[in-house]
Amino acid sequence: MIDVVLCVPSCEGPIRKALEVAGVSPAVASSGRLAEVGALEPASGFAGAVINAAGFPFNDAMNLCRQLRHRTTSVGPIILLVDHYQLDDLTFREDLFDDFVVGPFDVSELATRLRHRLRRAGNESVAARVVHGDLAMNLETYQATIAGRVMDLTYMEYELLRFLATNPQRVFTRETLLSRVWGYEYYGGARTVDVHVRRLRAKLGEEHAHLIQTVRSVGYRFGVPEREEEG
Amino acid sequence: MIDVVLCVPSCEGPIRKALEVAGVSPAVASSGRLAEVGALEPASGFAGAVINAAGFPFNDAMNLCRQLRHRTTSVGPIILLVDHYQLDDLTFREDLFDDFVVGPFDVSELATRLRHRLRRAGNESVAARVVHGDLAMNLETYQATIAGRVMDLTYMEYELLRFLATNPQRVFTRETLLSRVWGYEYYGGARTVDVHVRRLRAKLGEEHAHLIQTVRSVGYRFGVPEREEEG
DNA sequence: CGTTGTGTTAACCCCGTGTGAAACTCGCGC
DNA sequence: GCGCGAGTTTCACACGGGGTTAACACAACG
Repeated sequence: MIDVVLCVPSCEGPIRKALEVAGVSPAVASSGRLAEVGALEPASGFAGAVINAAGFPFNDAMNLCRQLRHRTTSVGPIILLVDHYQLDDLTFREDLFDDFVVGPFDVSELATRLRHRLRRAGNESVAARVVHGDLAMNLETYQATIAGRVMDLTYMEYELLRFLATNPQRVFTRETLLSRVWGYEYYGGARTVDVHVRRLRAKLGEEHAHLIQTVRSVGYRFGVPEREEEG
Repeated sequence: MIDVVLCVPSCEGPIRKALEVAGVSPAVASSGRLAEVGALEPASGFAGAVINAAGFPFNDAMNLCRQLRHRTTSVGPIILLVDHYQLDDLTFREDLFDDFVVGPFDVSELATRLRHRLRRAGNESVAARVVHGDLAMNLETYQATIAGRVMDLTYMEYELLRFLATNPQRVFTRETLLSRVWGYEYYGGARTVDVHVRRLRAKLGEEHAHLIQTVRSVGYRFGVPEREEEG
């Protein structure tokens, strides 16, 4: 499950990018009303909040922080985005937020602060992932799960599945797969790919084996088969 | 009485200015040696520490942080000053510092962060222990116990286990471990890691040896291969 | 000088990987 | 339907590289 971070009032440019880098996904509340926030909240709650105090009236931002802090369910760390001239306004409001970034917002700094506060809040699961349907691959733990079940993949199996899953629906020839997954200067038989696909299908289980489809005389493709639209 | 903040390795320009604005006085330790730090310490202890990681070898800065955290008397919040290119190096070291500022250092931002952390210092305590399943590590006494039994770990063993245990489930390559645990400029064979892992596993005992898992052709990981998710 | 901690070297071993061949399936023409 | 060939799946096996392990070298420290 990917952690969801509340974003107010928007999530664009470097902010979105930083969330990606930090391995969390945004839930955007444009108004910042508590009702809107509540509607966006996933069952597991928010992992944190990024509030762009430079993006709407400063007092509204402060009020939102206060309200978030008073909620029964925690939102995790609150990170404030402010302009330089707003720095003084933060004094005596230290309890309302956990960290802040001064604009213009730098992607790496924002991402680092996000990670820092999330991990310090005891959140271990901040990690880059590839998720596609029932398949989830955690790139930092090298663990892959299908429908919640852990698959015990070997190195090459993992790399192949990761490549396919990060490019769903696209068909790759065996030669392409060999060069992209195994390496450019790799020189080996094309049957190698077949065998690895077979092993992957076996570990995916009968139910999910079809996630890797054979495209006859072309190659392989990852994803659920797109049904031709009828009509 | 004015709070004293430890400054390493110097306190000039915007840094001094920011301390003034924040209303604290500096104690400058130019070398960053623990002995020097101790000599500077007032009876009431330090209120916090500002460490300019851009001002001396990064690894020394990290070691200093670690040592400060291990002291029996608290130093309060640790604020790191870093260059932009050092941001990535902060990852996986979230427990060693409480906040950071990216150069070029801005007086108001630095002052605001100082105030913020000093004021929040009371309610946010750094976990002095790492606990994971049967493993418990006391960061102050350098003692580690597994299932209640005290393990007699050497320095490197302790540091390696601590690093792995504070980042459970995550896979680290030998190179990463060498740079993060041993140090940046460390240049040694990758087998070194293997051997230390082996010694750790031996001391963990047969029953718990599996806490450090080998991920073939990738590296090592700490934790039980539990299924993730669930939240 | 023993002791203890740390890093290196090299032998050993095992598992992941690639390969060839057999079995099988699909598409096509008759 | 039948036969055929190209393409794919499946299997068993050999090899090599990566991991484990023990023994050694060496520095630090008393």
